[in-house]
Amino acid sequence: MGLADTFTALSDHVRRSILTMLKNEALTAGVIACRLSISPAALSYHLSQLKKADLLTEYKVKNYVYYELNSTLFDELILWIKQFENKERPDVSGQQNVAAHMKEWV
Amino acid sequence: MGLADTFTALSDHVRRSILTMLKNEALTAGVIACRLSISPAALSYHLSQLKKADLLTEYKVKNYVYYELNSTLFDELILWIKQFENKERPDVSGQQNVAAHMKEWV
DNA sequence: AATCTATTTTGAAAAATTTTTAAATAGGTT
DNA sequence: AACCTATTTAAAAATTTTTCAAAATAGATT
Repeated sequence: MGLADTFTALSDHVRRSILTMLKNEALTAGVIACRLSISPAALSYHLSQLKKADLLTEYKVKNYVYYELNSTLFDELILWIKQFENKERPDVSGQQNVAAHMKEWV
Repeated sequence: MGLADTFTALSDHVRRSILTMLKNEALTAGVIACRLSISPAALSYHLSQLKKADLLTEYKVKNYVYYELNSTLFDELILWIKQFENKERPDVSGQQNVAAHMKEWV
């Protein structure tokens, strides 16, 4: 748990696919594995990463395990990202292009 | 470039530190490496990952290379995350707790 | 109880990422 | 031009992550 786990979880393609699959419905581990054509063991590993990141919750019905999104975590994620968004932009409208003299863009 | 690259870039602790350092000022590669106590070569690798993800831009002054945030990409990122946020929640106020019967939370 | 189904765990193997070392670039200074 | 400084690149080594195969759990069904 923590932001490191969250981004690590999101960095994998298979795991992002799982999240997309669960956007509108809860699914069992078996169904997810089947749809992604990966082994149950491999899927279980990815689910554990997503659970560790708090991006999923699970519940049992009979001997099936259903997974669903924990959408509350995405709110926290947005908060973290917003710290890097543009805050105040200095007004440079009446100014010569100083950057062009100072910087040689690569 | 692409969301996969973005999350992969953000999944690493060193790279998130770099972004945090660049939040308020542009810094040279050398200064960043020094502050993080990693070798210039290792830093260069991480910078390349962040550039690949479009999270940074660079410019040269003399033989220094300055790096700064490309904050526009964070907007796109937020858009992606918002797809997983809670949309409409069905109204279950007049309903018995069916979930308690159906689900055994783990 | 024995068996079957769904899933997880474990330990080893495979694959991908990161670091290191050394050499290469690029540009500034003497 | 020769040299110095900052940074990047390349190849090998180290580390981490992911997959696989097999065994272990957990619960349902017969």
